[in-house]
Amino acid sequence: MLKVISKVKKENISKLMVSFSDPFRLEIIDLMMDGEVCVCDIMKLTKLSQSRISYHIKILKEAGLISDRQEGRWVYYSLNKESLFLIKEWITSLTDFSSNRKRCCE
Amino acid sequence: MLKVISKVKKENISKLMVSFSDPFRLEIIDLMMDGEVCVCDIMKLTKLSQSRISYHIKILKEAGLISDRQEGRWVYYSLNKESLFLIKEWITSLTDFSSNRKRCCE
DNA sequence: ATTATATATCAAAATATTTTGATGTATCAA
DNA sequence: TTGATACATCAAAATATTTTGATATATAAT
Repeated sequence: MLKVISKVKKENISKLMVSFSDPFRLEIIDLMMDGEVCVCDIMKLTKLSQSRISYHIKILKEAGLISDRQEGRWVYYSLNKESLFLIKEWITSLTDFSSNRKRCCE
Repeated sequence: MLKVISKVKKENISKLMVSFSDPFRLEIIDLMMDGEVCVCDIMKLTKLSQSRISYHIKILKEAGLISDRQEGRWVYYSLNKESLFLIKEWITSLTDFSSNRKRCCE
């Protein structure tokens, strides 16, 4: 349906956007801007419960927005540059839209 | 909370992201890339019901993503460049994140 | 004036997402 | 090998969003 992006990409974009649509996820994303974080870091910094954080992490991961790396008992999460570029590209295509005035219902 | 953007902007971003998080809204946004559309255009092109479209339009409008212009019985909606640039700016700031490795829980 | 059209709004129902608390699994330390 | 830690998963409850159908409002045409 979306003209500017392929159908495959559309689903990616949609999931990515959903992953951005929760304020707690935005906070978690923000924390990741300083580098990798583990769930325990997020717990300390946000005061959210462990399972609640795991739930949001899962959403972010399934959207492809973050990657994980296990080291012993810890799992480190970090932002995924490719996904961010995909979104940026999409937003850029949106900003190039036409500003035509139309007569309605033609 | 978010370091990269001011608190005022954070709420904007959050609302904008929510407005992007629904597949039907993405379709409506896509239609607006060719220029202004009215609800009746969207009805024809998407087969969504009128009140359903009005509902999604409202979400987009309250997020500041679209503007409206009335002309007689018709209301024309179009994308709001400023909002799109705000998002682009935010995404760009995200892509500049640090890739530091950390030791957990320090 | 009356009727038709375009859109908005509303309340209820349907559906989806999020939160919570409990339990499970893997790793490490003693 | 026992206990503690880090995290994941699950089902139920809580909450939020979306859809539907009905009604409202404003404009325009007859």
